[in-house]
Amino acid sequence: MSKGISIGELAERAGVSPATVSIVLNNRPLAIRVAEPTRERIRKLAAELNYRPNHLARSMQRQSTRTISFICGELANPFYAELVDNLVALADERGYRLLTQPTHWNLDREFEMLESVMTREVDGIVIFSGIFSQQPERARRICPPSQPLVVLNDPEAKDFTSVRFDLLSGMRELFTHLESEGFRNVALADDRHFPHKSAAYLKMCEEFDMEPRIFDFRFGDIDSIRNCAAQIASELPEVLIAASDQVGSMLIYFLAGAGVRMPEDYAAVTIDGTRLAEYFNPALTSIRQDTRLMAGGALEELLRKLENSDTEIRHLVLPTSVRINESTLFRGRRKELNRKKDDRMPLDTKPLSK
Amino acid sequence: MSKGISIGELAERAGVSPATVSIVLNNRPLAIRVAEPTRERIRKLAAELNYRPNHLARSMQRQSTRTISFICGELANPFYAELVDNLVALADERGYRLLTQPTHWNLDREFEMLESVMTREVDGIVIFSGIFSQQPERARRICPPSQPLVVLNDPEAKDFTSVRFDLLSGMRELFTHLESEGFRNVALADDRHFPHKSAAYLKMCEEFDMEPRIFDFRFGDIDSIRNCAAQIASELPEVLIAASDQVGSMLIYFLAGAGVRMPEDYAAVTIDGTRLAEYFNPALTSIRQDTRLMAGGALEELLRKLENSDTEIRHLVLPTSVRINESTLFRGRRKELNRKKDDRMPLDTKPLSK
DNA sequence: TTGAAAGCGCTAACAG
DNA sequence: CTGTTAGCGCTTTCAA
Repeated sequence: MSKGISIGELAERAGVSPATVSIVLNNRPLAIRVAEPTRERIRKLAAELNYRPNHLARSMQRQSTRTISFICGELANPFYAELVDNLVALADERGYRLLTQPTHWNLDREFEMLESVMTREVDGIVIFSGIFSQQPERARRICPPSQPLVVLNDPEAKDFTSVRFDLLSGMRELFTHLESEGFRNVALADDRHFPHKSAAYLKMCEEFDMEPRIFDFRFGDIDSIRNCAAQIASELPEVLIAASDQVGSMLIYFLAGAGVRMPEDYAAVTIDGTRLAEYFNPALTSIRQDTRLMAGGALEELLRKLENSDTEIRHLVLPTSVRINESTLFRGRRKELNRKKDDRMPLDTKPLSK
Repeated sequence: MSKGISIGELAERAGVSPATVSIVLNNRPLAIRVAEPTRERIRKLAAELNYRPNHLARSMQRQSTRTISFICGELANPFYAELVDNLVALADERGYRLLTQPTHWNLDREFEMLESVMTREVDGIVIFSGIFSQQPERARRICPPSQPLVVLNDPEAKDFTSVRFDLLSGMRELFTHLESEGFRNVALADDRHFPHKSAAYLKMCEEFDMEPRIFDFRFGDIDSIRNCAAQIASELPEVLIAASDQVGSMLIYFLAGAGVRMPEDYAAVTIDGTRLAEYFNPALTSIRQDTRLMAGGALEELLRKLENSDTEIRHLVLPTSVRINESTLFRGRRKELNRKKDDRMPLDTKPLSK
């Protein structure tokens, strides 16, 4: 009992063969040809004995686990956490489970996780990583482009279907807003882990004829973020754009430690726009990268490969937009902002079906 | 190639039997008895053909998937996200993978996920849920106590090994701090989803001879949180303790909308003490529930069952403690707080091995 | 209306 | 030193 009962034992007790049990419990077309009393007896016995089909055996037979792997950096970053919640919800609707694999950006671990599709452990992979542009040959060797794989935010991975955000649109919208608020001195704090943030920023500086200033920090290194904050404090731009909600909140924290306060002394903007930004104090203006959109796009593409064995390689580009909040409004205008209820980010992602 | 190569095909090309290949590639003791040139030939061919053992077949044979399931509400709540990061890292050290299953607190879904251990999909389960105290009979039917299962934060689940936090210690420490700062009017905002938070609060109110006041909201219902904030604004306690970092940040947001500001108008404390609280503006005093401690305890207990088939039921109780931050310090003292670098929460959880 | 047999890919025990 | 065989639990095809 502790180890569960097999279909063979169940069949024996029901006085039929394993095949019959399988057909009945799975409601296969042939089930109609099994006598009603037999069906009833099997079902009743299965419930009584708490029979559960062995998922491994079943997956092996059908050559599919109906599981998708999601490989990303870490969940403590709310952007990834939100993305996972959405992927799980959407995958569930399509009958798939999600195996989430945080790697802490350890390259070896990212490659190791990539293997899971080759070992048939999962049917497909969604991966948020730069390994395809950083080490293309190793990636291709471990996992040929024919594999069902969708790469997020790495447009250099030309061999694989990818989904990414177009930061230019959001950045342009942001600059328009900032300019209308009278800001001209706009800086960016970026680790250049993904190059398109800096690129979009520089482009907009040019377009709006502003002087660019990028403060660098090393990704995942808290001391470098602290140093970055010190540098920012000494130059103090009017507006600081942070590469992510998470880094933004840290910079604001360290700047406060240096006696520089937000929004009194400078305005802050973050990229991502998760709840962290929305419910910050004061709420942060952000370039929103909609995780539901990204989850939907990634899953759609992956399932197209999986279920229609469609091998076409596509590159989806998702729009970004600005959410204006208190952090970039001048004091007088802050009180005016009376956001309507429906504009608020919902507390939950859409409830799961069932 | 696209579908991968099997051990049989590999064996055929190497001119040996599947068994020999298996023994060599897994470095089984018998491998020493296989001639060196044969071993070399097999290894070389395996690399060339990019052979990967089928994980399903292997798991089926060894009757173990070396995968653990973690069932929780949602990852967008940073407490759970942090917990997952820690569980993944620790499980990895022990050679296990983690299958994370957010349920959005949907009861049916929680039960459904519980089945995964019965289907042998995973070797064991760590679950953060109240179903064992809420619907004990259904839970027991679906998953008998003999199953390898660890329940988090549900001490009513007497039949199962559990791991929970002792909020009393942290709450007492908090009240001591608050009293020393001169606060006497301390309220709690709680959804009573887990009853021990209110219980600890009430106990301390009694011990410190303060008047208790609990503001209720409905879990996962943003409008009720908004209403709760309105109620808080009208009564405005000196100190507000929020049931979680996440709800705390939301209440602070809504209170700001009502013109009540933190820390000027009231002091805020949250329970959890994740990065969200640490890097809030201003940093929030919190009762820290250390997720690494919880992850370690849960995994330890689960692996004890799994690897030593030790069936003893234990109830682990973890201490909580207070992190004092700017949010509960009076203005004059705020500047004094010059936290030492090593006290800061690390940016990353411990890096993964490998 | 049901059962028998083969096979999914791998490993362990036993034979040669 | 290496091969054969059986079996993990399930599904499917074919035969009765």
